[in-house]
Amino acid sequence: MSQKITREQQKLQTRQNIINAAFASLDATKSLSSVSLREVARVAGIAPTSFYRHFKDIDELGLTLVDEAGLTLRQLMRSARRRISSENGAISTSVETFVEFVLAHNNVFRLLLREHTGTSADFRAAVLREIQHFTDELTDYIVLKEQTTFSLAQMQADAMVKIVFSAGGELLDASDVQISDITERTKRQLYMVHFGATVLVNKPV
Amino acid sequence: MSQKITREQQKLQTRQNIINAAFASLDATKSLSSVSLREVARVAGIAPTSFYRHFKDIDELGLTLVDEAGLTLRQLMRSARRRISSENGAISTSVETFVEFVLAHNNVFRLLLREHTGTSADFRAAVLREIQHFTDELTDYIVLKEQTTFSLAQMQADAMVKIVFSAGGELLDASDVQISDITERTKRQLYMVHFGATVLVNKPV
DNA sequence: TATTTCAGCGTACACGTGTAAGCTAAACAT
DNA sequence: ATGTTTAGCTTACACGTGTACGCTGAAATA
Repeated sequence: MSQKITREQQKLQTRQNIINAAFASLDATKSLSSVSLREVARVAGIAPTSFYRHFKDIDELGLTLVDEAGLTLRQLMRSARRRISSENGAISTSVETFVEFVLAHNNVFRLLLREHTGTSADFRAAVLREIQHFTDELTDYIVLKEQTTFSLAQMQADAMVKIVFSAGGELLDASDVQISDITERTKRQLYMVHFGATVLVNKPV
Repeated sequence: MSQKITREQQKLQTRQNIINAAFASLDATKSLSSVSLREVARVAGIAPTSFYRHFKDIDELGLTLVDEAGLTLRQLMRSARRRISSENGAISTSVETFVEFVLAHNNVFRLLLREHTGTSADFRAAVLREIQHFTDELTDYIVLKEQTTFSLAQMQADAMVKIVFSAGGELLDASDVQISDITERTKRQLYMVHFGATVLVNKPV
């Protein structure tokens, strides 16, 4: 009955346990740098020193977490793009998808937001890379769909991402009634940027 | 020759030394929660335990720092408003003033930005209060100067503040050549929001 | 079956932390 | 002049941290 488990599988399992333990430890009061090796090991159910069998550093674990968060974010972007239709416009669909993401994976988004302005230059760089992905793909989409220049599309995308990510931060502490307010406000702010960009195309400053 | 120094003055001086020491300790790698009482005391030139003669907690010191940062920010806002003229528009003047502020007081702005998404709910609330001031005064200005509704002015101000603060974060790690890029881009993004808001007034969604 | 590999463990160390307790000396009030 | 207040000090403690070292037992290999 008992499944045969190879040593390699067991190691992968333990590694995943460590990652899960780290994510579980990341509540509203903890940042990556304040997650201690010992605490992670405790939650993962291994001895502190065994941690080093899987990660060189606590920092290496942190970068792994940021990467996993970025992966989730990239999956979100794809699903959002798939959901855009004629009746539900790009802005509406994107914002709603993003809000769902933040609410469903608030630990993951909090990680990105916190380390974006955090104390580790490496973590900040890692997060910036993910945000850049986000912005780049949005830029491509705008260039494709709108009558605009590349640099204007870049500025538009950059502004939109800044607004959306900031709104995401507000969502983390928001009550239920605030959530729909934030969602609606964010949509309209993106409309502002969109319309404003259109004006700038025809009447460049 | 030597000035007579009262005990009360001396205490105030020491308190200021502590505050200065804390600000000096706040480089790119430290957050408020990672500033230790002992380190602050060391830099301030007092014994660790003497700290308690001036602050109940290390947290009380942190809140004091956020307040001081907010005060500086409020002063900035006033000076920016004073500088707005017919040849240099509100957006241009505001952005340039803000950039100067971030570059001149980068430790102060970093503090605000970092604690905005930090681990302490109290600090986050304190920073939010300051940002709210910023947004409120901008909203008032927009209502005063533009033909718009209050709620639309609110959304516009909120979007602008989000863009400007995010840009401020980029400035902290930016090289000299990037600084003017960011400044110019931010201005145009604010123009987008401004023009877009104008469109929304005339053609409400 | 005999040998090698290695994930995980227990022990131990030095370090920085917050803070409690009691003392000193100088500024103040009387 | 005398007594009180108090800013700052020294000493001491318990705690959590990262991590170096050597061991064990089981899986993998030959």
